[in-house]
Amino acid sequence: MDIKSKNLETKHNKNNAFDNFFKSAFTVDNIIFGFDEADLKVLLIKRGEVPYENQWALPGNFVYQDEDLNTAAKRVLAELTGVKNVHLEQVKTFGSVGRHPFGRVITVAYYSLIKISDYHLHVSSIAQEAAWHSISEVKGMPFDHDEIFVACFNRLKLNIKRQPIGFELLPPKFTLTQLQHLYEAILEEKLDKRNFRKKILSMDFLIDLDELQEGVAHRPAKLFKFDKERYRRLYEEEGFHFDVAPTKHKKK
Amino acid sequence: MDIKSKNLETKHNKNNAFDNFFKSAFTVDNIIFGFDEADLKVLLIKRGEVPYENQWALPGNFVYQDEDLNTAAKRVLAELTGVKNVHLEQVKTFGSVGRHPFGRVITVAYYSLIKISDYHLHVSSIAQEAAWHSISEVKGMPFDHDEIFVACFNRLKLNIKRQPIGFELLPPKFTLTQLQHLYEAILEEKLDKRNFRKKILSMDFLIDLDELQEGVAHRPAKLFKFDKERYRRLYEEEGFHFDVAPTKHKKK
DNA sequence: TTAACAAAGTGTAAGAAATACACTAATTAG
DNA sequence: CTAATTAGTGTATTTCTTACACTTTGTTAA
Repeated sequence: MDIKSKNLETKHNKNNAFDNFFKSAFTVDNIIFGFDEADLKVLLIKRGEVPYENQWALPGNFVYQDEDLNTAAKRVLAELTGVKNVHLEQVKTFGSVGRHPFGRVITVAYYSLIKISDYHLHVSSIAQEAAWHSISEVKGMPFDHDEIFVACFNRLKLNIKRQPIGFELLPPKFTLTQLQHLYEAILEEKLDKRNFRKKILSMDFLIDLDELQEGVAHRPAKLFKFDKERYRRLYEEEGFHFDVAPTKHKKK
Repeated sequence: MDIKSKNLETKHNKNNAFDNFFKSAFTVDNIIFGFDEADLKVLLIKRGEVPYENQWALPGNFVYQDEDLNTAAKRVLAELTGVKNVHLEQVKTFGSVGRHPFGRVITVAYYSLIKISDYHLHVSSIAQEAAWHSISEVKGMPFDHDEIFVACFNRLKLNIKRQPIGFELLPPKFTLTQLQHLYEAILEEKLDKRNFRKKILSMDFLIDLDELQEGVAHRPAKLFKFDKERYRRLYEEEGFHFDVAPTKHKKK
């Protein structure tokens, strides 16, 4: 079974591979997750360009020729949202031939997490508008953006169980209930309050600030913060496993 | 903090994004894992082209302009090794500006698993040679291939704990010891024999064939096969968790 | 001032899973 | 028939996960 692909030989039997330029648009798309007490949100822009002008889509942009992928993702994110220094993870590359109606576009999808309250949204010239959308409303985006979203959301669901990334979405001081709601929003499952608390506290990287929530019309909750240093010391080597079963209450 | 990036506007304020071609080479690289009773191996080719002519490197190749990424990865794999219909997973895209001395090359890394004994290696014109290398010997590859290898190997380590992919590396009939050695090779940890067997058998997707190993100079082991159907029925929804602690024997 | 409301906070028993650990059984080779 | 080699097996202990409901603390409004 010897290899005799003409294509292969045509493409490769040259000393300089750069005789063959791959002409296409190369982009990054970002899924930017935010959280606002109750709902997990995604930052979308209203496109100001064809194709799909006026539709809500993922904020993405071209990669420059002399720019690393991660740099491009960070730059695009910063340009479109003003957000810098965030956790940014490459998830998957989408390159189907037909994914863009104007030609071949290959895009590397990244996701990041930001505190909604830390940033004001700024609209760049390529977009008409930028806004947070509840994750339940993001179906029907142009291109294969729905698929990209699902891939990134699934990655987030995986990562939340091994890495302390949830705290990126909350204010520096937060209550355990806020944290639980965040986990529930990401995992799309209700969790048992006592089990959640037992587990998360047993990990020993939350610090009880001995402060109370203010301005709520009920018993105020204690505030906690995430101790990055302690996390590193305890889990840098091994990682952790956050596994709390979804509630199955009321099965009598 | 309004967005005023010149670059952004230059690149984007045109109705057709394809005024801007991204000129670069676009490739896929494959990490092909194999296993031969004792060692986990990776399939490398000896490059027949500059740069790095004569060095062992990952088998990779150009993506055609009208070809999906997955298709390209499968084609390249088939062309270079004759292997078809394998589990193929996209791992990560590498696109550092300086990763190829001749210019910008962006590569999507895939890994796959094959049974070494099922395939004979065939050398294509772009390579001088193709051969299996023990994973301990693959350091020092050209480009950023070491980094690509590590990324794929880590992904494999993750996946082996959630998916029944190990069986792709073994003959259809195998012994539990072979399977354990495979897990140990991938995880780079010794496992306790009894715990390993208890766990893997409790998953209930191995079928005892009531046959014995032949041609060994010791007590022959029973042969098992993997039951894909049963696996699907039991785990399709939820996935599984294979977690067997590494042996910590002799801590007296 | 007090009653109604809302969410915070808390403990335990039962079951499941993970771990540590060492000897006997079956076969071949010499 | 003995030595060598690997296969095969069970249990007690510990750790983790799960299920589950009432009391506490504060605010608001009558």
